[in-house]
Amino acid sequence: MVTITEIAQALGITPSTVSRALTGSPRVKPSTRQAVEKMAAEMGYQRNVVASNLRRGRSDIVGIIVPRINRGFFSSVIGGAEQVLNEAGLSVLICQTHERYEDEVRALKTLRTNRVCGVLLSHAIESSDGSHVAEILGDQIPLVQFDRVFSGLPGAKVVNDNFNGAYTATRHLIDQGYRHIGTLAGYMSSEAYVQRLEGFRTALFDAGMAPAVEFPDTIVPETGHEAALKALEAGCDALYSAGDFSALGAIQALKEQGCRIPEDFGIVGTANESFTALMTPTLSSLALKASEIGRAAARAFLDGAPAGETVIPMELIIRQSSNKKQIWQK
Amino acid sequence: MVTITEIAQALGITPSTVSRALTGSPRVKPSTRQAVEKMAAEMGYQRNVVASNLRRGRSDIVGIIVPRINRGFFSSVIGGAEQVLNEAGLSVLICQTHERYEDEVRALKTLRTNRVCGVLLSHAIESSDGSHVAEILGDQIPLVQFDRVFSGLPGAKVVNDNFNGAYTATRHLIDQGYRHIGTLAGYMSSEAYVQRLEGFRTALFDAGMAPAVEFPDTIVPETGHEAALKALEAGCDALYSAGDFSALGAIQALKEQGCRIPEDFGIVGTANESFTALMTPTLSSLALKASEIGRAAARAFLDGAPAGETVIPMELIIRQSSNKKQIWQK
DNA sequence: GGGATTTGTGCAAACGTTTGTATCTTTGCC
DNA sequence: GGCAAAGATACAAACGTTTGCACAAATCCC
Repeated sequence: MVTITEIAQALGITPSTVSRALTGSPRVKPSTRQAVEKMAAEMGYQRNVVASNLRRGRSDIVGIIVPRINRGFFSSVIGGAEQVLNEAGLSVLICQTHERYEDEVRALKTLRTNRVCGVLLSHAIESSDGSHVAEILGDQIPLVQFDRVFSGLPGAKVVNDNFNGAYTATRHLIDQGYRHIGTLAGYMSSEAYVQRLEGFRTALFDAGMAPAVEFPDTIVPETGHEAALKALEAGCDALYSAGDFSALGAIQALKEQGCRIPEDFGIVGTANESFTALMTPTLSSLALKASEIGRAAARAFLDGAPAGETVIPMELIIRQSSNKKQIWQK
Repeated sequence: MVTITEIAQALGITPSTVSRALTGSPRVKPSTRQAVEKMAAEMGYQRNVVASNLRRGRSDIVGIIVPRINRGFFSSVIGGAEQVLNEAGLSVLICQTHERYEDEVRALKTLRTNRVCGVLLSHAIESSDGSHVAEILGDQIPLVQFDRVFSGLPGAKVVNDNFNGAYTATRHLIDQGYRHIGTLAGYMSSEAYVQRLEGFRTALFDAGMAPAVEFPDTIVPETGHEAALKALEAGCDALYSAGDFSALGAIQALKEQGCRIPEDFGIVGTANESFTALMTPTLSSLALKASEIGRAAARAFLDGAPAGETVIPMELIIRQSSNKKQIWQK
């Protein structure tokens, strides 16, 4: 591999000047800069960022930690962040925690030992507080949290407007004429889900109604399936689900019970996973602006991760599963 | 950040000994090794891998380049590879190409400048040959290709058994009693799709039949939809689709035309995307063993990326869309 | 034209680790 | 006890950049 020293020798100058020329320092004569650039191109020079990082004490890599990359939401967040960071000349190192605390600790350590210049984090369900994050990252490495955030940690946070989103979704169910509305509430260890639950409750309260049933820790199809059966027994005619997967399980259960959707029973999910548009019936869902969150998180990092929350609105996508009044034909 | 030099000072020894103690060199007395380990733990030492990488001339990061991480297949491959690589003490740097040649070049350059110790690649559709890969990586950085491979490049390759998979899927359609079988063939610039087409043709040939229709470059729902209409006109009663998304579009078109599936028309997709099990009718699909491919690719890298192809069998998942004979009730 | 300023380069030290060689200490053996 | 061999540690030079400081050359100003 060709080094700046070799370029310097070829031109009869010193490595310092070559370095300055290539990093765009103003302290170098335009003519020598050109000569250096020409020679570098000719010799096929590629900066050794490892050496550069060592000397500068930091790298151009931003670490992103997510529970899983195969969730539509997270892969879209990553896509959005990647776009903004790449434009800023930074690369992205992605780690998965598989929702496990252990893996999260390992990911944080990996990023620290690789001296990433920042970390974008959405924590694992298993992690109930952020002490390990602060402990491992110290205050050397700027942290931006997104979606699932620990309020106790410093740094920027980018979150969905879970409260208002869930409020809107629940309000939509009320407007459609459903009267006994329950919820599949997701993990209560995550603030996002707690906020959705609050939004759900408040929407009902504001309409002079009360929650029919609430199923915490319901997030996968299996638990959704089970909860839906109980909801039916309890006389529910609609569910706001804080996740799409649990809503999927619920719909399967309801169909098995001969329920007509949306005539007999309405349901709205959350996240707008790709399958929601492909199901029968298609599933109304409270969409997360995933790319937008990723971009906002990346920008927050580029701005130095100032403390404070950026709240990204959510968008209710109305499809068949809650469209009792046939807002749109077909 | 604490360094080995500081540990050395604290113990009254030299950095060399500390380094050797921590890297497990045999040339160090057990008692000093213990002392070093204890002191390192006390002082909260974390090896600076940047410095280490510079000195050793390589890093412990493996780059993985995929078209998109939000495809179930690729994220599962990454998961499998990650698992094996993490066990070997390596980290993973993930890049997306969004199927674009430009982004692939950029990703390769990023990985090279970061001096990754290896690259696992599934190339973008836009890349029609691998010359840029060879040019950028040189022969310094071992390359393992998976799924979509350039046969002209050196190094290990891990591929699906596309030929036999497509053969089996097509044979299944024949066995179900369909007689005018066509195919949605995917991008002909990718060997994987070419092989599936070969398998499709051969299965028909072996059964004394001929392809009813062939639609190359059909891969998204829209083109699948369009192709299905033409297939109907041409008198087709079944399609083997080299992708699930085009099959999805085809099914929508067929339903719109009042076709009963699987009674009037059979269809098998490829990739076993998550939505295939959620559609109505559920879509039979030729599953890719994604995690297995990831693990095999990682192992191939760890073995030094020896030239040669590892072929991973595919598995036909029979669901409603091709189940004319009701192989399984319900 | 001479001193003061600006501009462009060179020098050399750092960043933290690894590693070949040299040096010192211990052990073993007759 | 003395010598050789092995065992343990120290020394110092890398790895390729960046950067403060020094220095030389060019420019400026009166």
